[in-house]
Amino acid sequence: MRIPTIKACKAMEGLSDQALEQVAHYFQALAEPNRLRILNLLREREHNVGEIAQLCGSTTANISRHLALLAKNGMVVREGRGTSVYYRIADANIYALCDLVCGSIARRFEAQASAFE
Amino acid sequence: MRIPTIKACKAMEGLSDQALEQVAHYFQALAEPNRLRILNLLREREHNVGEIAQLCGSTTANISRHLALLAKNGMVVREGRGTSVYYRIADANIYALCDLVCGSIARRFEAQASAFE
DNA sequence: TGACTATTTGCATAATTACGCAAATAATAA
DNA sequence: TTATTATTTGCGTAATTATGCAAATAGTCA
Repeated sequence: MRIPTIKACKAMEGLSDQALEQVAHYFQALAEPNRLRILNLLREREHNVGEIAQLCGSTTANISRHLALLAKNGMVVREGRGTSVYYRIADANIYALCDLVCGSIARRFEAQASAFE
Repeated sequence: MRIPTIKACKAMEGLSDQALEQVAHYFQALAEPNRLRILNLLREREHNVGEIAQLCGSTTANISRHLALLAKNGMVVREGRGTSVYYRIADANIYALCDLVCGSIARRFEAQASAFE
């Protein structure tokens, strides 16, 4: 069993402009609160568009667009069943990403807080 | 020695709207090719604004703004020395993030490529 | 077939953002 | 002090994007 994070180390060095844009687009897909909410909802199980819209407090049209963008980046998978369309996580690595960010932000908060102690 | 990614697991669940926006802003800071280039340049050692601008093939004004945004998100640290301002990486975790993304994208490329074999 | 529901898409709008250019600021040296 | 260099910032512009609304599409059932 290989550890992916070690294998991927320094993977970003020497990337072409095109590859760099790909990475930027990937991050862009995660740079929106509603999309992060969607990914959080899909953590436990799949949901259809209407469910997600209701849980996010947004319209189905909006959520549909956000889901399309997430799917375009390979983060979620689309599957129509009956008249509904269900989405589920395609790459669990996303949560590792998000949690790394949460960790960084938490450390910043702690550092700022300790500055006032 | 502890493995940070395990400790941070599921850290994003149940975040407030405000925290979710913080995370979104963090990703937003990484969602720009020039800023990714800057972070790549700072991988090895610190640089001043003029150096970075030249290496990125951009103007100092532009790079200065990008650096300010990166600093605002705690990704780089600013230090004036002489008439120059040097920036260096503040949080090496960024590279883990970027490399995770590169790994995900690489896997997608491989999957797409194998579909045509 | 038509009726019904769920999802997607076209269009307009408001907000954000990257960039170029020029002016302002900061730090040093003469 | 003035001059010089490096960086930052104000302003305008073009491009991108999130959203609302309405229309179009897809799937199921009678």
